[in-house]
Amino acid sequence: MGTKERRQREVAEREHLFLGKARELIMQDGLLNLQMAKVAEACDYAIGTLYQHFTSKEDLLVALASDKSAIRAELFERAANWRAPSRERIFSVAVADMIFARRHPDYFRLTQYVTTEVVWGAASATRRQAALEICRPIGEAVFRIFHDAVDAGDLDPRGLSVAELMVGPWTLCLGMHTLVHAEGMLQQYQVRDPYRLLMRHVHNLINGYGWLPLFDPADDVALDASIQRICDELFSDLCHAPAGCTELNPVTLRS
Amino acid sequence: MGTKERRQREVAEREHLFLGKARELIMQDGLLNLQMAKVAEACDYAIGTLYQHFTSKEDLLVALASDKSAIRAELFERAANWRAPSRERIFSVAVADMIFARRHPDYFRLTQYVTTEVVWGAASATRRQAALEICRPIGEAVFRIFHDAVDAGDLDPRGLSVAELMVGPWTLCLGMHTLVHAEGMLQQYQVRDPYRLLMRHVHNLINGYGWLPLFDPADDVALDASIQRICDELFSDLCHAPAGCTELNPVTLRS
DNA sequence: TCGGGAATTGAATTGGGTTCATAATCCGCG
DNA sequence: CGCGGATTATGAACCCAATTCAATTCCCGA
Repeated sequence: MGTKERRQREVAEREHLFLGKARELIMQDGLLNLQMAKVAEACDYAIGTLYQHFTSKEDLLVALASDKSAIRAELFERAANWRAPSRERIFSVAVADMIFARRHPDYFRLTQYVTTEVVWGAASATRRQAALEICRPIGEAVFRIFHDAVDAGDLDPRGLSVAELMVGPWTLCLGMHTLVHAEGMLQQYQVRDPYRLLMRHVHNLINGYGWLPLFDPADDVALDASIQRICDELFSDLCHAPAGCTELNPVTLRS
Repeated sequence: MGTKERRQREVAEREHLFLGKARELIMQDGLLNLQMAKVAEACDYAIGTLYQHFTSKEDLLVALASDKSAIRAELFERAANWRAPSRERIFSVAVADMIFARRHPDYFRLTQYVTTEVVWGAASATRRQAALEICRPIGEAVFRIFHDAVDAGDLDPRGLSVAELMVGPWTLCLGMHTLVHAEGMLQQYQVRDPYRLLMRHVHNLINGYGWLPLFDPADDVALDASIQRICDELFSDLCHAPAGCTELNPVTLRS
């Protein structure tokens, strides 16, 4: 009986191995030059074995993206479960996304490629399903916060559904991630710190919603304090790197 | 002397032919199945000839996207050149983008693919340069409007540069285009009319900026009237299809 | 009409993703 | 412990479409 389970664990471990090496190879040679044969070779397995895990190269890439989506989802969950006023909770989601984007700068690049019709369509249906499943909690976390905000009277939906409301910040963040990865777009306009700018615009947008209490996005000190507080309370494991290793602190280092 | 020019015209015409057929083939078989040999064959040219125009398949795709970017730029120009209060001008840009997105539903799908590191990097440097050049007026049109708004006192930049300000609506639109093309994302949340929703959120955001005069995005009648007015004044050639052919009217038909 | 440079052609090459016949391994049973 | 069938691993061979380039054709000026 246990033999079947052991086997399953072995398969899962191997899948990890493949994904890890694939990620390494991508970092080394670029997404463009990823070769299935090299992944298999780097793991000391035959090509055929690799293909028992992933039905195609695209399938592997989708798996790679899903992997990281799970990490992202965990951060969003923390924000949604935070006991704090709704406005702070929703902002903490934005902060979570900023932290995630900085810690995993390749994620959105990969995701953009993977969600492309061409790649997405070449992955197996099972894999696609799994990818969506892994992302579900991300949307649900945000949904919950918006819902609570409406319930609490902090946010007047003014004729929109909760889902339609949350599309606003969603698209704002999504667009920024895309822009950040569009070669030379932001440099051209001398935008220095895109994610901090995103934080400001999130406040601008939800101020526009009339989400209470309003927050002045131009108040840099208050913005920093708010981000710092969220890092301390929710993401202290990610923001407070050991001394001499500050590069992950989203307040002191601005992308 | 004229013989060289004639030749150039012929080359340009052939390039058009190639791009047109490629577009046709993509519509027919999908981006996934586009084959260089089929493009050449459909145009009654040898494969080698096709490769004199486009150094690679990716190069052709970038050219295809640039082609449509020029159309988009033209719409943005109209908005920027409109003699109207700054707030109406900036909103007319959003309307332009909505109209464009509806008339060219495949554009953003293609663009998402093309701006992917993998594809972008496989196009020729010249082609990439040209693509950026074609997109420049898009950004500049928006920049001009923001600049005028600040000059006129309609918009207080509150410590941000004009470029940083314009990143807000930019990312909002970009994110929505991405979301619209993410298979099943919006349906899952029952968002019926994404681009109309985008119009509302643009107003929410720039209300958050304090861009005068403020506009109530919940006022559906006023929103419709405003969109209708912009269509009439700026895009009558695109919005007012002949009787019996209303599918392009952005007010009556909502995506 | 001729010569030579430019453009065109498409068969041949290339290269990497994918398959599948074969070999190895595993497992339960007598 | 050894056997037989099932399951899994292997990698050489296959396939397919992008790309190349040597041969050919075309074009123009002399």
